[in-house]
Amino acid sequence: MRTATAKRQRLMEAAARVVHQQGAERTTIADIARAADVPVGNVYYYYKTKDELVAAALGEHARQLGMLTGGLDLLADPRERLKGLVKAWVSQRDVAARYGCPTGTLAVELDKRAEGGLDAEAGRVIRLLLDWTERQFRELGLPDPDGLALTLVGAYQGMSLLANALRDPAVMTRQGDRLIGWLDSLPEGDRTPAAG
Amino acid sequence: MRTATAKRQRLMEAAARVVHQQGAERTTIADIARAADVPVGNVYYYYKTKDELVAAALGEHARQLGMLTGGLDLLADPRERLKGLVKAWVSQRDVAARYGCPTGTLAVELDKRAEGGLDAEAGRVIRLLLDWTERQFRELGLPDPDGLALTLVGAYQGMSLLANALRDPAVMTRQGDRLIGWLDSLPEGDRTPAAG
Amino acid sequence: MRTATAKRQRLMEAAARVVHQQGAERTTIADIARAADVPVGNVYYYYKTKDELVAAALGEHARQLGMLTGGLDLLADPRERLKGLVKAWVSQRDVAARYGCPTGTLAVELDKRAEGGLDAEAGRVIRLLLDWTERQFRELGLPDPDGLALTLVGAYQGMSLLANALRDPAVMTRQGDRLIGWLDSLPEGDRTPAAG
Amino acid sequence: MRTATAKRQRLMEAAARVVHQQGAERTTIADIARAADVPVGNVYYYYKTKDELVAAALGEHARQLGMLTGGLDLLADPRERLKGLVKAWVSQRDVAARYGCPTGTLAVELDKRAEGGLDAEAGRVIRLLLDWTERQFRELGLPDPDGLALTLVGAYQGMSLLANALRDPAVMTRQGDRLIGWLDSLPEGDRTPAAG
DNA sequence: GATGAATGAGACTTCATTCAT
DNA sequence: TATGAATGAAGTCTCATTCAT
Repeated sequence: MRTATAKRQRLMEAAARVVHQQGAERTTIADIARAADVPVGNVYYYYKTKDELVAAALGEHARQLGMLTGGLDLLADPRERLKGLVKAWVSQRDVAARYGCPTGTLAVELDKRAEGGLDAEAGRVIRLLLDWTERQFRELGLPDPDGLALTLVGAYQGMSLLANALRDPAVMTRQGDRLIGWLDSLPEGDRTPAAG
Repeated sequence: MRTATAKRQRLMEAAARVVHQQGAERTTIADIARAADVPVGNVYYYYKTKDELVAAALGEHARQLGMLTGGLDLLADPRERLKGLVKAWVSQRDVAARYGCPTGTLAVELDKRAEGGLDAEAGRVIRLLLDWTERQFRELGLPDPDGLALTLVGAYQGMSLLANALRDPAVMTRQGDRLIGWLDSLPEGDRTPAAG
Repeated sequence: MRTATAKRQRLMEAAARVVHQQGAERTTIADIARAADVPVGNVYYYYKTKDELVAAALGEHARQLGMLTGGLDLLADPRERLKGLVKAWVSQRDVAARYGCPTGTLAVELDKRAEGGLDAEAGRVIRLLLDWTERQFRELGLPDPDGLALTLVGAYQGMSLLANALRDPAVMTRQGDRLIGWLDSLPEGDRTPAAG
Repeated sequence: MRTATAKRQRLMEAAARVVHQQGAERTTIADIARAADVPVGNVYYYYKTKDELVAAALGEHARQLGMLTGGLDLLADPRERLKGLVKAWVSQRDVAARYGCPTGTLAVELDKRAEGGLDAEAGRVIRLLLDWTERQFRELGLPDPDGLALTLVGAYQGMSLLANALRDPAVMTRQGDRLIGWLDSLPEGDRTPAAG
């Protein structure tokens, strides 16, 4: 029991890591098996296809995202939560400059697929982030919270992509600062929760 | 000669198109050959490796970008040029929602590569766009023109990625409107060209 | 003990059924284990190799054949016994049209094998049927009883194969009627049992 | 052209031969490639899947059957044609005793498949033989010509299977003689061709 | 005896690249 | 130049069998 679950976990984490670094297409089952220290043939006991492993990698990223937002939820002020999110992004600047945003880059790859049902999976994880972000803007009482969420998350995806393409972590820092300033500049909205 | 050049051209265009739609890894030489109506064996006369074909696809995207900015340069007002750029992006909303930004998605794929020298190629094309954009902001006399360029191009990459991941062209429209508003809100800076 | 024997039995029956339906090569140990509701790892306690399981399936078919002929032996007239055999075949027409004769189709598959000793096993089961049939013809006092047995059993194998290949149970009915007619047309031979 | 066609031919013949000897499931692409003296990777240039190769093997058997019946058609008397068919079968007795009827055994294997569309293919080849046979009986003016065809072809499949299962070519000879006698015993029917 | 997990050989298939005309 | 054909190195996946509790 323990062992089985542990190995599944190891495989999932290894898949998340290696796929982030090499991309889904260039990553072989053998790569993941090696990274997880599991014999190749045994991988299929836990995940029946490579696609299932990629889905698991995506799930792992969703889990990590959940841990991040879960921690931020402890902050009282929604604005502080959003600023905390931006700071977390910036703290990952070196990884972003080398490999991009794990979910965003995976979305790019998977969206090219016509078949397999995996092509919409990454979108779902991104929507989790959008939804959480929108919730913060709504709590701030700002108008068009989902538009603001698109803007913030879009900015993150854009700066990650540029940092990656230019191989320059400073892009993350500079744009992160700008986003912090933007969040600070937003007015305090009407906090009265929408009736119904 | 003419024929040969024409075939090169056809292959380049086909590569740009097919690679944009399927991604570099999932695209086979045969796919491109078929799209260009060139026999498989003949491809190698024009491009010695698949990487060269991908580079050619990138070059084609750079060419198309050049045509776009070239057209915009005819406008007198830099602010109008930038707004024209945004409008051009939005006009491509359906393609973006399906396949993302050609250069951005290619950058994501190629940046995962450790070897081959192709990993930095996409960054160069993106820099062309950044440079042109920065030039407009500078001409407007605004401070930190390269930061502004990062912001504008980043926003484009971000909204393309989100539109693609969510399969929703409306993301392009909404964020495009926001960018137009932002550009309009920017103050008229000091137009005195930097002495240098 | 009881339990163990019961499991052996379940496995044998499951093997007979699944191998008949899917063929020996396409049937996996896991298929049989699932059909017998036995954990995969446990199968090997009862049958050391897959070949042993296939042999067991063959044994099960032999057992069922024995039950059939055993019942027919209760009939006083050998001719009636043979007609009963044919009727039993025809009653299985739907199964035959879908999967063929269990023993015959298994013989076809196993006979292709050069090694393992299993290649002659199916022949032995078929010989059981031939021997019983020959005995009936002999009891009828007919000349060349083993030739007649070959004819009858061959007709059965042939009509099963055709019914299966054409996916048409009517083949069994039509040819069954013909065989009944043939059996009825055979003269009453000299019943004096062969001395020695 | 010549080369390509020749290799396709070689592969088809090799597939027919090896699949007959080893069975479709136990035959690997490598086996066929080796038998045809073609590099494994090259096989796929001619046949996109293993199933296509098996279908080609079946086609080869159909072709050989066509050559046989084509030759027999030169005989004036339909009864002689049928007797010629039986004699041809008997002449193959050693192959039949070792590997069975090529088409019949392939039908047995393929009929176990639920998917792929190959499961009905062998039935089609067998029907070719049935149709030709039925035509002869009809020309003889006999009633129920398709029932007679089922009987004759069924007898062939049955005796091939028994000869194979018992590893005894004599089964072919004995049953062949019986069939010849049966054909000779059939009355000369009404030769008036059916109006219509 | 019972069982989930482990293992490794081997099968099918794809594809970038090269070759022979 | 042009082209169908050739080649071989991977990669994904399956499965009989074995192992460790």
